[in-house]
Amino acid sequence: MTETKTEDIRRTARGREGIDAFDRKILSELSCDATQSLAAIGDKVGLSAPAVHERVKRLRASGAIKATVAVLDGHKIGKPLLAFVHVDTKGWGKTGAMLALTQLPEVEELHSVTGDTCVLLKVRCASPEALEGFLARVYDIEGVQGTRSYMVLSTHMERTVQAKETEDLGEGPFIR
Amino acid sequence: MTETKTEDIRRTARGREGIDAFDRKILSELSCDATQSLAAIGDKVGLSAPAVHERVKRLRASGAIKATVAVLDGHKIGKPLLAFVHVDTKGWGKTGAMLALTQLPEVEELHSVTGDTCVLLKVRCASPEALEGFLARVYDIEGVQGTRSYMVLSTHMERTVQAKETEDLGEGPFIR
DNA sequence: CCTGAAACGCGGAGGGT
DNA sequence: ACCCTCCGCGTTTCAGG
Repeated sequence: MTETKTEDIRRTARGREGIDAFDRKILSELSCDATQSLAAIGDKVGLSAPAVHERVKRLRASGAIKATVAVLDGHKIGKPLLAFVHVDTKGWGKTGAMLALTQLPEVEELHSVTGDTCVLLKVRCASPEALEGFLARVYDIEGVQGTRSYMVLSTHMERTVQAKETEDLGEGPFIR
Repeated sequence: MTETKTEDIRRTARGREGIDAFDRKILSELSCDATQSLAAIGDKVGLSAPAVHERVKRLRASGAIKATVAVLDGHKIGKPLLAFVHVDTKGWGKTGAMLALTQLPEVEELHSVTGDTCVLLKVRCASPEALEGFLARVYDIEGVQGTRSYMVLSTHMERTVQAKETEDLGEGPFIR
């Protein structure tokens, strides 16, 4: 039985503004299903409902929980087409001009990245025509040299940030 | 004033298993903040709390709302490093062997895509060492020919599917 | 951090337009 | 068919220990 006892977790230190094992389990639960009651979470992690509530409140205040949102189905709401778009720009600092794309509801992510491209976009829209229209807008931006689009054929997994982490992948940045 | 009257929205037809303007506004609110009460949403969209509840229930049952989850902050929970990894495989149908990666909490997305690569991964982890360890696991998979990693320098926007859509991008698949 | 009590919001039943 | 008003019950939330 790999059951985790309350005492075991309680002993794990929680540094300044840190996250202990209780918090991590709570975050793990909430990131999967935020509709369950605090009492249900309390049962799973070994705490009372008010104790869980206190921690959730602190996790919200500290920003560890950025928001709690409804996850929608792209197909069901008329956006069956998902694509990742790499944008190359000429010169430096052209990313600022691209922030306007943020206003479009089709854009879900916008990152500056290393590698053979400058900006990486995640775009979800209604049709190939809509994607074409979107790319036209991208090319209207000053300094845009070209784009490469990766249309997704099938999504095998899609979720948000997970609280758990794999230990043997490599040590964290604070250990050496 | 561009206020939307109840009567205007009520007239918009809702086809079989369809989504009308009320639903879209409700989804829009819930995808931004699912903690607000049904009454608050009702005020914003011009409906009573039970009416909103009825619609939310149907939207959940139909799958338009897949889940409601807490969105965590990667930095605050010890995963400051985000990367997109393109994986090239030799032959066809090697994607199945990659589904095992789904088990790792560092993997947030796994898509099959068109373009000059086969599989696109979104990976969030603790450190460059952890990313290296992850890539080692990818290369252990049968049929993997190579990878290209795009480490994100800064995330300018990151959100989930939005209910709204831009009309003049291009017509949807049902209009022609 | 846990136990008890109050306020709030959810979720259902019934009736109206 | 859809929405609104009313009400019971579970949950959140705050007090005290």
